[in-house]
Amino acid sequence: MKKVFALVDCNNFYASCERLFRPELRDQPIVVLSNNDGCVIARSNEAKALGISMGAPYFKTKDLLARHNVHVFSSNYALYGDLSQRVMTILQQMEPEVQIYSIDEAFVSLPYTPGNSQTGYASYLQEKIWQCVGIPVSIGIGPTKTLAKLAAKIAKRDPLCGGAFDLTDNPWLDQLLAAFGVQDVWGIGRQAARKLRGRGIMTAWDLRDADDAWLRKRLTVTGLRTALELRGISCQPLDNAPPARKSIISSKSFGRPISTLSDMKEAVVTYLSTAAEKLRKQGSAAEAIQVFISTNTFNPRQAQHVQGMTASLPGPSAYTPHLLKAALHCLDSIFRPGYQYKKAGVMLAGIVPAHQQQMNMFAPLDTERHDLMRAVDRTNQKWGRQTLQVATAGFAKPWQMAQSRKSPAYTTNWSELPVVNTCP
DNA sequence: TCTGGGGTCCTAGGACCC
DNA sequence: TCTGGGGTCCTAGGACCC
Repeated sequence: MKKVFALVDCNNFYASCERLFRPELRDQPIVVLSNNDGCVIARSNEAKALGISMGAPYFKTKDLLARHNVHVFSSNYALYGDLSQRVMTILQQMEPEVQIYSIDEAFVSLPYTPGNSQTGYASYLQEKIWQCVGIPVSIGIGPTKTLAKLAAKIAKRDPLCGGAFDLTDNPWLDQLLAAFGVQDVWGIGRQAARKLRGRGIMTAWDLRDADDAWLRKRLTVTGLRTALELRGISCQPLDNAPPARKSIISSKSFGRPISTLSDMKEAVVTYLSTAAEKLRKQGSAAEAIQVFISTNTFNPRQAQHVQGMTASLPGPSAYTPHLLKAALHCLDSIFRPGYQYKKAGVMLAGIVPAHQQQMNMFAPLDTERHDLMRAVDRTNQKWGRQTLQVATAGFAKPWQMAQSRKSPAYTTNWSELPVVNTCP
């Protein structure tokens, strides 16, 4: 049976999450900040209307926000992650083929019925998610993922659509494509858009009909695929069982600069523990680990040091102390006293399934260690992050990121549940 | 004073082999 | 003096995404 793609996209997701437990903020402008309250990463429609731009540094836009009484939140990933999971669960209960694409988007495969728009069914999905989770979504439908993404933009932009739009068999397709600039097409970033415009390819409509050989040569196969998808030829199938991650990164800026090796060790060990937990969660082991540290590269008056180092493990491992040893070895080699470091990170690479590990005669068997790690992960899942941790991760962690305006973890922490006052 | 974090895919070019 | 051709594998870096 022929299928079409539906893209389900949560509207202003982080802002909608914050609003969910603060109904008095409905119709109020809201922004959500990145880690360390660095810059604006989500805006409610009201905040967008005020001209607050995406990615704007907080310190530069603070006055504007205050002037318009914008409600400002630090990012609360425990909340967003949990609500995202609830939305995805609804979709998976209703449809057999769902690809979770990001924290706030999913592709769903729907059966195609000629001459019949799918928007009615889309509205039903929307209603269901609103009713069960309380998050508003827009839905775009098309014969390819790229067209579904464009349809979702139309659904969001035009209030007359009621939040759902179908580009399949749409008689106005050419006109609609001509109304989008190439940079609005999924997969066309700044560089590609520049090249395209240089050749006079200005709109999605131009891109669809561009020369294949030229696209292949200048924008590689990915650019060619995008054009084919605009023609309705699907090049990106729905993937409802995404493979395990090939690399896992944990990195963060610090709340205040770090200048001593002992503080830096705490940070690296903390980040490594997070990455290792993710590694075990997907049932994998890593063969290599990379550690990188960096001063504040935005500050031109400061002495800069940016360096990374990769170490191979004797065999693939998911055992935190083994990974730790390699990570600290890297850190000892790259750390230089006398710099004000602002950021560090850990990347696990060479990821293989834990049960297919190549045996290594010099590496010990991991059964007991596996049990130990499982106990640690379960404890932390039940009682909260860092309930059990390696002592070198530190306790006070004065370098930890600043989040001065974080809302409670309403749905994932017993002590932060919302309180309902039943009598005055 | 203050500028996020975590991924994927693709290509070019070097190392190495026969 | 002259100095092949073809293949694989790996890595770094660019571009893009949310």
